[in-house]
Amino acid sequence: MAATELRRRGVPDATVARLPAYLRVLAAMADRGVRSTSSEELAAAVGVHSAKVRKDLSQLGTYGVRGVGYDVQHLSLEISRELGMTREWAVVIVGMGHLGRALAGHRGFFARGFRVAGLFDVDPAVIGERVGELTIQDLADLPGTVRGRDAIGVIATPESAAQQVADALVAAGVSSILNLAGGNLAVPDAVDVRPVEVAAELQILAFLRQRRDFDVDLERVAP
Amino acid sequence: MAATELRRRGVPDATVARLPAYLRVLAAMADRGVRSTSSEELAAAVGVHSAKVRKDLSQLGTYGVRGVGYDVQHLSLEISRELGMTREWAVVIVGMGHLGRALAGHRGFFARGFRVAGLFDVDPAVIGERVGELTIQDLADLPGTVRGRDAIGVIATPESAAQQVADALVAAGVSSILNLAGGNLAVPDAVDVRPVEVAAELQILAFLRQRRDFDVDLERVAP
DNA sequence: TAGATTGTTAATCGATTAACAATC
DNA sequence: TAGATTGTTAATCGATTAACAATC
Repeated sequence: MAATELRRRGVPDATVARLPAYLRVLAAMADRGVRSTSSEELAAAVGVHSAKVRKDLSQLGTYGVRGVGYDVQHLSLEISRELGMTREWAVVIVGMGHLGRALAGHRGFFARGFRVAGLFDVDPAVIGERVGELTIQDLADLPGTVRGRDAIGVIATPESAAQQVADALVAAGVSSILNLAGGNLAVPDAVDVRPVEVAAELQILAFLRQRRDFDVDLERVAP
Repeated sequence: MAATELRRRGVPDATVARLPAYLRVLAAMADRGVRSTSSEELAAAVGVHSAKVRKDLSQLGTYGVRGVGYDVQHLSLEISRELGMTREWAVVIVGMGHLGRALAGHRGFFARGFRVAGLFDVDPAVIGERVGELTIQDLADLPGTVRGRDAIGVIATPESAAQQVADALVAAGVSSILNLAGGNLAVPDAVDVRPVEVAAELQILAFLRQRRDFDVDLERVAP
């Protein structure tokens, strides 16, 4: 048992970051009725090399069979468990602008084992409004919704409000935060924050394009 | 000159990924009237260690002064240039659901040098609708909008439509794509795709939380 | 000058990749 | 058995970090 725990502890970050992609592809295969797959097939679907797939999967356990491949159902279940998808996670969304509403209605969340359990805002004009099956609540009511649950907070407010919302989430006992608002959040060590930076991604795309154009120009000058 | 080009070519991926964060912090400092800063200060604001800041910035050029620090304006300008923010990039958004509308109205884009130049959908019910200063166009009219411009395509459709939209973008000459729809896109080598995977980030948060809880349990059993 | 802070070097760490023995 | 494919090893590559000489 100790060995299992040490192994689990040690799944490399780069591997963890790829597990959702493997799980998505495996779920799609299962839907199509595919029973068995190989590292080569998974690699092609996810867009990496097969050695990486084998390395990654071997970090979790010995789920493949030499000469045969991987059982889609079994591997899917093991990755689900590893990612905590066998528990129920309550997702609370703070900020009910277009972005918050987009997330609230996102079918991919439910499909991947998350339940949107609360919608919050501070604007009296939207508090009380019904969005799908939920009613937008005052941010002050957050603690009542998250108490005693495995909750993940999603910040979908303007950047200027992000830190205050993060403070409120932490105070309510939320220790996993997805930050779509931009900016750096100050939170206690025990709290995980994952930023999603759309504007930064655009800048990275601009950088990459500019560099490519530049390299092409260089080739013209000195082929 | 050749040396400059070789250097530029060689900015490591990990550094490129952090440039937008440096630029954001520097812009905020400039707004507050701060003239000069240090690697230590930048590091604190971005949430990394100062050695990394110095290493990153030294990849771009020699913009600091030993014993003094960095000039906020100057460094800001250099990073802007490196990220291509001195050109104008036309952002076209495909998919005018809540997510697409959230992006269309995002003030952070404009602030960071991007111009939303086109909004597209295939649903006749929304084509022609005005959103901010633009009118939603038929996806078929994409080529007219992007012709002759540095364009970045943003896919904000459901996952099921993502590949078709990517094909349309590529056919129209767009070679930088931000994919918010999920899934893996097949595109030519000369096209850059950056995925933004909200659902995957939630799964990673769930994984990290589960591992932390598990480690705490372990400590209780064997302190 | 003395104090401060960069840019760079070297050491360390982690991730990727290729190759192949193990084994179904 | 012969062919296929994994799991693992070793080599390579890239990123991080600590330390400090250079220098304002």
